[in-house]
Amino acid sequence: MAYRPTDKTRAHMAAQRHKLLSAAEQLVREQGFGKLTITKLANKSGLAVGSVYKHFKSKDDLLEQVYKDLASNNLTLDSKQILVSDNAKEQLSAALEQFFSQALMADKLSYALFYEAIPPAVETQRQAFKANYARTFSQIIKQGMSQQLFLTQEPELSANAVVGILTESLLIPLNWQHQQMPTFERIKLIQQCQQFCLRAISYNGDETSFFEH
Amino acid sequence: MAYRPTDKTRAHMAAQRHKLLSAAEQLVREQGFGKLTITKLANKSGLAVGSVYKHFKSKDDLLEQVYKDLASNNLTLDSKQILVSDNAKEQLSAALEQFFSQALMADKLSYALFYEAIPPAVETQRQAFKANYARTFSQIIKQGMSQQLFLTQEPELSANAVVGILTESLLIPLNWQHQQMPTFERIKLIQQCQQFCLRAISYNGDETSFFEH
DNA sequence: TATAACAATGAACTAATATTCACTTTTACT
DNA sequence: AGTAAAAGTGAATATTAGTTCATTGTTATA
Repeated sequence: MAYRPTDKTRAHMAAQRHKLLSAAEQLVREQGFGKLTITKLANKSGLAVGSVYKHFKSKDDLLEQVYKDLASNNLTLDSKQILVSDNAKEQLSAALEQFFSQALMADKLSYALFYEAIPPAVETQRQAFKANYARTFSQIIKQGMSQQLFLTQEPELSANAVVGILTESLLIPLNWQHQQMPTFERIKLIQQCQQFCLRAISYNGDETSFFEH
Repeated sequence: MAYRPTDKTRAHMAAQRHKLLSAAEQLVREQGFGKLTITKLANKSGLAVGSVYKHFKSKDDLLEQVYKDLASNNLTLDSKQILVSDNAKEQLSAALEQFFSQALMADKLSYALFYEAIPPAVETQRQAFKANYARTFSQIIKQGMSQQLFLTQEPELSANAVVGILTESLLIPLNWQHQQMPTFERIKLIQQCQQFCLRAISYNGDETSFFEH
């Protein structure tokens, strides 16, 4: 007998894998999924092309993992920040606020995660990513209904609708081509989104619109 | 002198081009944009590989044209069918009805036009396609506001939001994997979408939800 | 019918990358 | 040290289409 994997070697393997993932994430942030090649990844990570395949069985496998990591570390609603209030309306507003705040912080990345053309295997991750948002919204809506704050509605459909609204609205600031949307424009956009959603979901919708009339 | 293009030859060229486009559209309906290759297209159309390039300067150029044609011939709101009523609420309902009716009639095609990964050049067409829907909704919303039927709101944002709602809601029936969603489920989905949108956009939203309470 | 211009063809060419693999280096254990 | 097992390497391989182009076929005029 001779060689056996030990804690040290396993730690080393994990570190190598981490180098790859972290280099890949950087590349995706810079240029999106489409322009990531194994050669570029090898260069950036400092490992050899062949080594990539010691850690991932294919490029798609790697991209899947990269998508998951990027999504969960950068664009995921934090329920702690939502549950600061137990009023479902405020929870919904907080969730949207959080969404835009995260999404606009790294617009290249948001574009990649939400809109960029990706291989089918990764598309599955995108669906899970969106479904995750929908789950949060669905919970808030159910709570709001039980609090008599929200109208009787199908929570799943409304949750999906909110995801659709966000997905489509986010395109507006992201298309502010290579410039940043002015802060006051952003604030207006977020407020309008919140109002639109609240009108669709809650009793009285957004109250302020009644005073205006 | 010798050869000059005439009506006959021009008609022939047009016919050849039509063969290509129509074969391409069939392929996209069957397998989506991603699986269309020039060789398959040549086989299906009966022309030679090289001939494709007499009519389109590149594959992307062809796909762009195919996308445009498929979109405008299969998934475009017909304003005549919307303007049967001059009540903006009814117009909005009619538009959504029309959207789902068209989109569910050919689900593979809808999937390709709305969701499938496509080259950037074609993505531009998709944006125009969506913007076209948004334009229609925006008009309806403006009219509804001037009729005092709709709340004061930013028409462009609301229109985009509606597009997002439709885009995301359509995924539900399309994911009814290779089976058709039962008719009653479809009807419910469409109604719920309409109600959601009306609540967000109009005074009183969907009146029926008030009686329920 | 000769011919100039164009259309049609499809085998060959290209290009871009994912993946492999023979070889080297490192590790862990006797 | 000796060695078995695994990790690391990167040039070579494989694959997959998109695109080209030399050749052949067709059309319209003189």
